[in-house]
Amino acid sequence: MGDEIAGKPETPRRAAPRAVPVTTMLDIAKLAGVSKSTVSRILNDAPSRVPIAADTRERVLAAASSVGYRPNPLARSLRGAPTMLIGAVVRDFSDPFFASAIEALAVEAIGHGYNIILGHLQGRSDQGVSLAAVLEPRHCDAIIILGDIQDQPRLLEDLRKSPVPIVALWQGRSTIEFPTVDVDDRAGVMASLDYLIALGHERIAFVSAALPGENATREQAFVDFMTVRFGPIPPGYLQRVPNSLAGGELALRRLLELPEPPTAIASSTDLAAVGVLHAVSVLGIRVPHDLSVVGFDDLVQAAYTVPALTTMRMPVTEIVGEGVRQAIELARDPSMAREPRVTMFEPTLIVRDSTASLVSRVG
Amino acid sequence: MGDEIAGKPETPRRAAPRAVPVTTMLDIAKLAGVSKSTVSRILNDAPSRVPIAADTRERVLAAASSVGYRPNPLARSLRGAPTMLIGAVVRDFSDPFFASAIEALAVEAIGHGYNIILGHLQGRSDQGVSLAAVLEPRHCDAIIILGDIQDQPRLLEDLRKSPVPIVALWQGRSTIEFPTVDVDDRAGVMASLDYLIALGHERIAFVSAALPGENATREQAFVDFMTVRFGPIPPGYLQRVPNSLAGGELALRRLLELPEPPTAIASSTDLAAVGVLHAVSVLGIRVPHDLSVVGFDDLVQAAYTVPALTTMRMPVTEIVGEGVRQAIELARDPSMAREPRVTMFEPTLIVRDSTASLVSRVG
DNA sequence: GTGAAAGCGCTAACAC
DNA sequence: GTGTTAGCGCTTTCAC
Repeated sequence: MGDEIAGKPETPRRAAPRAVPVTTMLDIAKLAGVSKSTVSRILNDAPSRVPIAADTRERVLAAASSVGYRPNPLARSLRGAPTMLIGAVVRDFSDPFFASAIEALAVEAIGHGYNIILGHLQGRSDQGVSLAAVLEPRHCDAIIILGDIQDQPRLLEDLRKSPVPIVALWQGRSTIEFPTVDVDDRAGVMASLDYLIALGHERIAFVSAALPGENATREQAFVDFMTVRFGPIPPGYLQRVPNSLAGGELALRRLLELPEPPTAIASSTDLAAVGVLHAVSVLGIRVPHDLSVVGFDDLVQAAYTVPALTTMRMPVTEIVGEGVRQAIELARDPSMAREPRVTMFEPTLIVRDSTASLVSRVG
Repeated sequence: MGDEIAGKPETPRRAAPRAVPVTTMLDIAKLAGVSKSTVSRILNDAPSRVPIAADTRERVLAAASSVGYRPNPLARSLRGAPTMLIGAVVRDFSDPFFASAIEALAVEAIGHGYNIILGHLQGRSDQGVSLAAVLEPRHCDAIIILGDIQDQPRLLEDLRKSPVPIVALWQGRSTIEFPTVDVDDRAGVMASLDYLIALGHERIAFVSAALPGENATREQAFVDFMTVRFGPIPPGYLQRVPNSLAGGELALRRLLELPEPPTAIASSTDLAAVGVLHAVSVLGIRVPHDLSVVGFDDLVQAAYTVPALTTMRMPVTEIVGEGVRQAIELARDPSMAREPRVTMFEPTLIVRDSTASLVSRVG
């Protein structure tokens, strides 16, 4: 496989002619009448072991700023300096949840002096996507994976043998092969069910919005919890649909066709829950009067649905912050880069207007 | 200013010890018993001017794939090869419109073999943000600006003298200094007003959602069009609010306090329009029966509001695609990199359920 | 047909 | 205190 060796086939090898000539250390050196090394030492504030004459420093700094010198990060990195770039492998931007995660990622990274390079699977579901097709690993000091990519064995294999440290976020119950930061999905689902039960609901259905990879923790939590509490899940009370607004809509239609429709719906994502709310209005059902709905994620728009959505808040900032922190730490000291471990954060219940007591509607 | 010269102060200069040793061309050369240059020629499919013995080629290719060789892009770029990286300067991710633009950008770029580096202003509104604080220009073959950044003179100045070509998207009526791709804002607003008027509306208000920069094209289009059509804008019929869900909510409340509230609202963004719809439900007004609402952008969620939002579809894919195309072209041949010009795309009206004929509610 | 050597811009031993 | 030199990994003359 030729392109495996020579890199992306379309990569041009020749430089475009620079419109603006760039100044190098040599220019400064000549200007100040010193050598490159002296310039380097001064501009990098070399360790005190190497003292510099005050007037030399002056001259060099003056020369540097007079030509507007900026060091070439490529040259530095070629010598082993970090690129200050973190790769983000994300499988689906169109999911607003991941869009907000990317936002948090960029903000967090810039706060640490890093930038994010976006690697996107662009919905490619063939098994053969390689890491290099998505992201140039050599550009990055570390790579952060957002979401589960178990269905991409090739990519996963490439990541395993990648020379740069990997940190994974939101892996659900996928096998943990890398340092991982996640939310406590089980606790979240149980909290939302607990809340619905406290409101008097027993006929609680679950909309399990399928993320592309294997990501069934939330669904399993529902099954486990409800089985213990009320016995076997009634037929149809577990709706598996695509994770989209349309998916939520579909789930609701199916649930309403049941002989005994639920009085409450918990959804594994806000996206599907918003779809449910939209479908509700079309079908003439009143939320929360006839039906309570709980989401999971707390998307920005969850506060602005009609009615505003009760949901589990995902600690996105905390998770992304921890992920970036770990990624940077491993980039600096890769000794523990391959130690699988999980750092967990807890979701919190946000009560809004899409849930109500079952009793109150009688009274 | 020392950090202006030496780069980001927190940039570590020492390399982290590589966990996995990386193979270079020299390794392959030794393995195949040839020189570096031969390896380079073979792996790069050197021009036919330099013929290579068939068996040498075999041996080298075998050696290369046996060690899983991948060329070091940093070394290539140091010699002038493109980095295959495009910088994206975006002022506000939290705006779902820009989030979707970023998505399109990443998909488009990867389709061309490029990756996107995210530079984010993270809401910094101080005037002093430099380009280097946001993005390392030397990493990029080109930079794409998303949205107006007129309020960042320092950044703008840095971009002007940046050695890499710049392409700007969605600049509204800001001064055009770079090749620019935009939507025809005036045509969009006029189309939505035309539509409302065709439905019989005359008392039409405008929610002007303030984007961070100067971006008043849509507002101006409303004023011009309505003034010609119906004379001066009634007091209060032009509501300037922040571009957020809360902004839309605020605008609606104010409009309803007017002695003669409008029968229709056009909004300069879907985000604000969704805020309007949310507020509507709380205030007990019926859309579209009592009030028609038109948005602008066609966010994904616009199809799932209650009721579904009539809006102007923004040709995001087309605009981003053209922007990336131009950026790559200029990266390859920067001769026209500083020629200001505008490429326009037309928005299209998407009729959904938030608008109705004024007459029909009488009948 | 292939190798040797220079050099992209930078940093770090090692001189002096 | 400062200059010289080597080398990061790669491409590209120029020799032979």
